[in-house]
Amino acid sequence: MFYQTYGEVNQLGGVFVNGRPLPNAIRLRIVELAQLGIRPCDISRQLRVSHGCVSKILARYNETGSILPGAIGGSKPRVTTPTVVKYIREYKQGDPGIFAWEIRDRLLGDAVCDKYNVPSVSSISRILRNKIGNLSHSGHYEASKQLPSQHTLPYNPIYQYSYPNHMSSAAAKMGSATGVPVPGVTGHMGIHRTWPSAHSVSNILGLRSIVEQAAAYGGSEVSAYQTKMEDWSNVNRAAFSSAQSVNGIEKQAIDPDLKYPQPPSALSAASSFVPACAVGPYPSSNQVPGYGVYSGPGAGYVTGHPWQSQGSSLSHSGPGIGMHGGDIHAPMPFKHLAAREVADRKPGNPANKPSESHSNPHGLSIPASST
DNA sequence: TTCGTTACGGTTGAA
DNA sequence: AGTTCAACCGTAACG
Repeated sequence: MFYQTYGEVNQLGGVFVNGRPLPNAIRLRIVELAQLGIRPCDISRQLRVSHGCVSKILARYNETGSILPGAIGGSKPRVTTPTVVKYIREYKQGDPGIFAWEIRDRLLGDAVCDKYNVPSVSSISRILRNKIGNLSHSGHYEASKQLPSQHTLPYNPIYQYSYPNHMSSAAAKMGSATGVPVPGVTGHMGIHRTWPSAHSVSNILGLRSIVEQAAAYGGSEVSAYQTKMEDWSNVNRAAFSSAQSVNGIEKQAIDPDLKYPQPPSALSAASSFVPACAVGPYPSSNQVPGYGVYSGPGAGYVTGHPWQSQGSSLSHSGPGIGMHGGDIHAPMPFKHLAAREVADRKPGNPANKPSESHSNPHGLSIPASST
């Protein structure tokens, strides 16, 4: 149970837990470094994360503005919510001869559903058969009385997958109902699963700064890394509902990273590399310490791990690596502008004017000075 | 050399 | 309580 048996070592020497997301701190580092103009390949080497993973995280960040992993596990929210069933029932009652596809059209037409969550014809047929079939015989009264107390809120067009009460309560309980997780609590940051596209971006520009993300999970990050495995599931689940809309977008957060015990030093190291890293010195955290892959032998992953040593060379004089970072103002283009152009430019290249304090697209202040 | 893509083995959580 | 299923994960390898 308490064995620090978690984690495997990849080809780059980095520690990872198969099947589990990288720690948020590392995810954050990836994005930060990318915004500083460091090439993905260098980030990969420096952080010892496979380039595929770096690529994926950066791509997702570009797309969603979130560094957070997607929601793991769970099931796709059912489209045949009570409300939908109710409407179907009503349609059927109103027109017993109605076809499933007509019902489907009406669900769309009446904005009960949208194209993403409208039940399939077969689903409607099944509903008609299993849930409403009897009603066609047993009468309308049942329909009318059967759902009297049910919420008749129009089904949210986008899978809101609102977690019933515990969601909000949990979030409130954790003090993160506002979407600004309380440090030390559990800033669960995950892309709330929104089907069909968990990565759809609705408001990138309105994203909270990455700093907030960092702060949010930063607080949880360290603590998370020190969370005992046995607590992972509990924490993870409990926190699943917390920290909604961390990014200021519809995505809600989960906390995938609680499972990665990571010593604060990891963040410190990281912070040394990018001073403005929101994940500063962390309180020892509220988590059970000393567990996990990133703390044990994996401690090297963050402490002894070349983030420092390697990072230093990289950050200051890494060959071909423009550590000066560029002006990054656009929300997404860091990859294209910073990562590509900036990275390709040798330090000192006038074309890329370094600024003392970079304010990244997301408001992440990355002072290049204090490095 | 770099990086996007994908198979793979794994974890997770709702049903 | 245990299983199933479908989501996600990061790595490794390919091109």
